[in-house]
Parts: sequence; C-alpha cells; structure tokens
Amino acid sequence: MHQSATIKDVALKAGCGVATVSRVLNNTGSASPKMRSRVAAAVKELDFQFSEVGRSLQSSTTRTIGFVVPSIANPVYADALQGAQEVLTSSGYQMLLICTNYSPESELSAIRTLISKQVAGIVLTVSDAERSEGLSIIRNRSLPHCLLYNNAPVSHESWSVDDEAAAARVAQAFSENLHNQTGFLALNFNKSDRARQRYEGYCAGCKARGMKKPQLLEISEDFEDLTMKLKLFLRENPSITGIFASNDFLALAIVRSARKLALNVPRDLSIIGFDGIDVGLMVEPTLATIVTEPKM
Amino acid sequence: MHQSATIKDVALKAGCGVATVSRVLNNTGSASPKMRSRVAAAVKELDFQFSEVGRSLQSSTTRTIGFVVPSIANPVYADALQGAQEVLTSSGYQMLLICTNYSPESELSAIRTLISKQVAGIVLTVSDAERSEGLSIIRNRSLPHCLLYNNAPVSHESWSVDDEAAAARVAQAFSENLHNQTGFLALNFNKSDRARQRYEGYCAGCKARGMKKPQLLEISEDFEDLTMKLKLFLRENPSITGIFASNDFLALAIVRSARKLALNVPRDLSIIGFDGIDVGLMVEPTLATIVTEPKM
DNA sequence: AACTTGTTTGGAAACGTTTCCAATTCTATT
DNA sequence: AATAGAATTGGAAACGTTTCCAAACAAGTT
Repeated sequence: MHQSATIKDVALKAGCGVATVSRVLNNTGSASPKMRSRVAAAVKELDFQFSEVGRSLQSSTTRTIGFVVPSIANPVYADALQGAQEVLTSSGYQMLLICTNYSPESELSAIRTLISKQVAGIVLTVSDAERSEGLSIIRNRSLPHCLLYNNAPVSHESWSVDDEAAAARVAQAFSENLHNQTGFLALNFNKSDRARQRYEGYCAGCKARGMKKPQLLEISEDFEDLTMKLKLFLRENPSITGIFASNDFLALAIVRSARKLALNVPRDLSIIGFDGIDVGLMVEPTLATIVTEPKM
Repeated sequence: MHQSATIKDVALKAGCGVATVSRVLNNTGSASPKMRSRVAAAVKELDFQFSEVGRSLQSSTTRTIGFVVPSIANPVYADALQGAQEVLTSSGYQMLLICTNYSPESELSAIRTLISKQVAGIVLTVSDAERSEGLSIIRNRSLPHCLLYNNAPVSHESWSVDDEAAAARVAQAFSENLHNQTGFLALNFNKSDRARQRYEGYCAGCKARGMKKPQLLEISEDFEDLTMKLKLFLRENPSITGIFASNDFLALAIVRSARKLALNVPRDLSIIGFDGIDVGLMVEPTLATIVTEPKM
C-alpha cells in the first residue's frame, strides 16, 4: 500500500525545513513568495495531506464529536443525527458514531472508547440519565457534552423533550375524545428513562382529568407476537379504548396489529404515538402523534 | 478541564519505566508479578486509559472505519449502518460517519477528510461509481474499501444490489398484472447511478415484455408539490396504470399523493417500491416492493 | 565463587505535527 | 560600506504511544 507523504517529504522536495512547510500550509507566520510556490508545487506533486493523527497528538484535540445513541434504525435518532451531520460538517467537524442498543454496559464502553479517541465533545442518549456511570465519567473529566432526549439536571446542557408535559397533553387529547380507560405501550420500559417519564406524565395527566389509571403494556424486542400480546391485553382490559405508544415506531406497529385483529383505527381503538417521525405522515390514516422539533 | 493521565504518569506513580507500563497493559513481553500489581494500582488510581491518538501515530493505523452515505434519514442507509455498527463494535472498530446529501463535491471532501484521519478502511455509496473522483483517490492509495449500493467493476469489493435484474422483475410483476403503460419515479435522477440503473433495467424489462416505454417522473427534494406533479403527470399520460418508484421512501410518498387525488391504491394506480424497508410493512395495505437483503 | 543462562527492566528512537527561538538573510538608513 | 532593524528560515522539543536493544538482575550449574 502506497504510503502517504508526510510533511518531511514535502520539505525535502521543496528544499526547506518542515517548519516552513507547516507555516506556509497553515498560513501562520511569514514566508517568502518563492518558498510558498515551492511548497505548493511539492504538495501538488506528492498529493500531500496533513495527517490529522499527528496534528491531534500535537494539539491534543481532534475535530471529532462522539455520538452515542441507542439505535440508528429508529428514525428519531436517525433524524437527529442527520441534523447534527449538517451542522458538524459545515463547521469542519466529524461524527464518530456508536450505537448501544439500549444496553447500559455498551453505553459505558462506548463512552470510554470515545474518551480514548480524544473526541472534542460527546452527544449522547443514555438509558438512565440519573444513574449513568458513563455520564458521570464524562462529568468528572468535564468533557463538553450534551444529552439528547434525556433530561439533564439544571446547569447541564441537554437537548430533550419535556416528556411529562407532552404526555399530559396526550391525556388531554384522550380525555377530550371521551376516552376513560387507556393503555400505555412501551418497549424496554425499564431500560429507558424516556419511556418511564412519559408514563409518569401520562398517569398524572389521566389522574388530573379523572380518567382511570392507564394499563401498562410492555413488550419485548420481538415484534412478531405483538398481535397476540395486544389481543390478550384487550381481553384482560376490555374497557380500553385508546393506547398511547411511547414512540412512533411502536405506534405504527400497534396500528398494524390492531388491524390484524380486525379493529378499526381509530374507531374501535385510538392510538397516539410520540416523536412525529416523517413516515407517520405516510400511513393512512395519518398517525396521531406528539411532534417534537429537534432542530435549531 | 481535568487533563487525562498519560502513560508517563502511570510509570511515575508505579515507579517504573514507561516501557514496562506498556508491556504490562498490553500483555506483551514479560513483567514480574509485583510490577504488574503496581502498574495495575497506578492505573486504577489515575483512571488511566490509553490515548488512541498516541497509539495511532505510533502504529500508523486507527481502529476506525469511515462511512460515506448520501443520507441517514433514508432507512435504507440507516439500516445498513445499523448492521455495520453491530459487526464493527463487536470487532473493536468505530464508525466515522459522513453524509453527502447526494453531492459529488461533498463526497470528495468527505473522502479527503477520512484519509487525513487515517481511517483503516472506507465503506461508501457514491453518486456515480464510474466517474467518482474520490473513489479513484481511494484506489490510487489502495485503501481498503467497499462500495455500498454501487456496483463495482469486477475485482473490486462492493456490496450492492443487482439493480437491472431487480428492475426487470418489477416489469415482470406489472406485466403479469396486465399493466401496459407505466411510470418511473425518481428523485435526483441524474445524481444517482442507482436510479439510472434501475430505470434502464426497467425499460429493458418493459421492452422485453412488449410493454410501452415507461415515462420518467422526476421530482425535486421538495415533497410538497409531489401531489401536484403526480396530477399533471397522470393527466399528460392518462393510460398509465402503474408506477415504479426508485426507492421505498418515494413509493410511500407517492402512495400518499395518490390517495390525496382520491385514487385507490392499488386498484386505480399500482405502485411498487424498491428496498424493502421495514416501515413499508406498517402501512395499509402493505407496500409492494423489491426486498433487498443487506445482511450477512 | 565464578560462570552461564534466562528473565525483567528502562532508555531512546520513531511516528507526524506545531511552535518556540535562535540564526540567517534581506532592506533601508546612515 | 557599515549597521540597525525587520523579515524569513530551520533546528529542536513536545505531544503519547510502542518497540528495539542493551543493561541489570535472578537462578542454576560447575
């Protein structure tokens, strides 16, 4: 494999010292016109590019931001990453991405990895912001960071959604449409503080409006038996007329299951999602959801 | 900000040379039990982690793979990245991700950036594999790489879909259902060799089955006026009974537009997509599509 | 006790940069 | 022509690792 040219090769070819090459290429310090052109020629001839590794070692900073998200197949995170990409790229940063699949252990090792790669900052969604070990490491090192979809304690940066308030809004919508007994659908309930916050906010909202306490329908990763689960759930709780899904992905899946059970959505069973992902607009009828706005 | 401990700090605290620390921690070369334990203690006390930057400089290799894709909002790429994540993470590699938004210039600069970051390899989807400048740089440097969704010339690695064959299959499906005049829907037609290959394969397939040549319906990024475009398109080509969308995203969008125009899908207008993304299964009726299998 | 073997150890160079600083060259002034 | 001052230049150190190699040490054999 063709070794990359280094600044030394350039200096040699241009007949000057490496310091001069560095100064010319970075436009820092002075250099005579002839030197500039000789360096330029050498660079072109060798197709030279700086090694960011060398630079990072010397400057002890990388132009890289680490991202830690549960999954990239979920459009909520994909869309957030897409948005981040645009601002990163335009400011000369790169994205180092790690998915954790909702596993706290993966979170920790992801964060360690990012630290050892000396990322300039970290954007992350953790399973539980209150007791994330990785997060406290980050804070100990006072690494620049920003939580994404987790709520941060005051004085910490985060970009998130007011889960409680939004969930209360869902309770309002159900209440206005005369639903009394509803369900709450969650995946990985114990692994996601978002799901729990939404559930709590939702329970509070229902209570405030005199509705019955929502029944929790918790499912596993395996979508196959969702239809069966729903069937049993509705049999055990026959008075349920609405379901609040803790995210749009689940909402779409449960709509589908409901239809398989020959239920008309929303007539027989109302369903509200959370996030406002684009594909929710593409189904028929359009998915009811809480739209969040993760843009500047 | 709390500076990270270096191997020198560890050596100092353990009362030995840096070489010893390196040997102990990497389990390379010999070390006495007492040294091992002293090093271990120092590491724990300082919460030491190797700097990957220093390591990379010395070993001139990073455990990072660069990924260049058009967009991460499109589930086709998101799913591919998700799959890649899993194998990367389990083999100790990280993903450096850059989105290009279908722009060849961004492709080139993305590739330059990745090279300067010394990635160990590159996985990329380019606009046009035949004339991608970035791709030829990669080949010149004989950097390990793999095309994703682009077809590579023989002897090069790529992970892609046989667009022509798949498109011919679509022609077959339409033909079997007695469609004669159909349309082909594409976004960024001139910016994507995939779309062109699908179109060509589709035209060939239609011709082989004695159908009329498909009409091209090309749209811009702006989905707002898709409904209007479709209306005009169908007015100009009243005999069209089916549309082949060059990807599932477009297919879902056009289904929606068709419904807005009070057309029954598939009775009045049949639509076939391409990719087989999961959300296609969540709409009602399920999206007809070509399922591709980007997994091991 | 003197030697041979084998194991542990740490100094130093190298990887590709940037930057400080001293040395050199140029320009302008007397 | 001599000199002050400014502009340009390059050597060397530093960033955090790994690895080569020689030095130090331990243990076993005469």
